[in-house]
Amino acid sequence: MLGSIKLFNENGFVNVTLRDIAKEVSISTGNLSYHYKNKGAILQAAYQRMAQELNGMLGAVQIIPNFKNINEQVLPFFEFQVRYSFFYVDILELTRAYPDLAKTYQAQTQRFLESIKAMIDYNVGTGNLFPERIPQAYDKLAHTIWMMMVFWLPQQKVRGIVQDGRQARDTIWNLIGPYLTEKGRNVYRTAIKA
Amino acid sequence: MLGSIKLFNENGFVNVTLRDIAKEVSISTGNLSYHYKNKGAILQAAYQRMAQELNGMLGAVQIIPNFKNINEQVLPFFEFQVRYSFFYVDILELTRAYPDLAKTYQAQTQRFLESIKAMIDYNVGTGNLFPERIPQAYDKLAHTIWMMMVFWLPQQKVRGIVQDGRQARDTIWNLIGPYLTEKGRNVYRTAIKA
DNA sequence: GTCTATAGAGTGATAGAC
DNA sequence: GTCTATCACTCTATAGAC
Repeated sequence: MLGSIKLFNENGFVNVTLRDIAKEVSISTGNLSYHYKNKGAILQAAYQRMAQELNGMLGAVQIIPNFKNINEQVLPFFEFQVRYSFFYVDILELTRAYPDLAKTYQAQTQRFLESIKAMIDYNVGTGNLFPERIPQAYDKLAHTIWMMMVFWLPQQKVRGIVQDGRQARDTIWNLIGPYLTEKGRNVYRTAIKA
Repeated sequence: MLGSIKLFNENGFVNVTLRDIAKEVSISTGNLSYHYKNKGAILQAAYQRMAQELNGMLGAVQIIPNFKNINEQVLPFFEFQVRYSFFYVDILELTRAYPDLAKTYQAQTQRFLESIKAMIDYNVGTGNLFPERIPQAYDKLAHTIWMMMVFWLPQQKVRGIVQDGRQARDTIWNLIGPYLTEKGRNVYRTAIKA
């Protein structure tokens, strides 16, 4: 499984053959097919591994979504994204070819969006963010943040540049900046110092 | 050419065979191969058509990048994106398989980013946007806007939803909102009214 | 369970007649 | 220029021996 994820990350899902995977893990293709019904089953297993890890990360930050905890989970998320880059890079290709995967991921996405929105609401509650002034402004902000997180790696690959995860983090905080209260700015400053 | 773009949009580049294209435009595959050296050449031609159209749009708004002109070009851009959805949906796959295309598109991207930044600077100059208070805040904002524009269609496809281009436009304006001066808010209100 | 060998279905691209 | 026919190759998945 780790062998196939490695190859998917390096060459892209469609460019990895069953022969490649078998060779990588030092078994025959026949043997590989014995353990996984077809290529889709291998992908499914890789995705399950990934989804489990992601849920763990989301869960950790949801307990107390203050700036400090959020900030500490952002970098691990981008490292996670690199470890499963095959998915984020080929996400359109994969969801088109495997409708079941698409459905599962859509549900995952919904939870992700809602947890971002919950983090915003929590920090409005603590007085770190201004109450919503323009209707739906925070829904749009949550949507933007989600897009930045999910498509950060793709944009990097497309532009052919290598960026530190911290640049992603700073760009996202920059979106939140204008909504910080005086108290929020202080909390933010101490949160990112650590 | 339009026939191949249609098929690429519907099924994705990798899922369209030379036979499919030949059938779509009612010629033989042999004939198709006579006119285009290989599949990459067909893609190249499709991309050139697309790039030309995009440059026209960027040029139109660059002349006077006030809110009215920007706002009027945003919706056409998202319609353009639908017309060439094969590119935006398969962008990672395509740039990986065709390094020449990747290079060309990276230059295109650079121009796109710079023109967004120029629009921001222009509106700081007219007093519609506050001068930059936090260093690089506007570079990050430009980057975010670019990502929203380029990955809007992909995020729609991944989530399996259909959205109006106006939602994309509103989400982008929502990013700019916090930086509007009093004057800028008035200009914006009259600009979007038309 | 693991292997080798191969079936079976495609694909991109070319050869050669017209 | 346009066609038909086909080459050469690749891939997934299976059959059958061990």
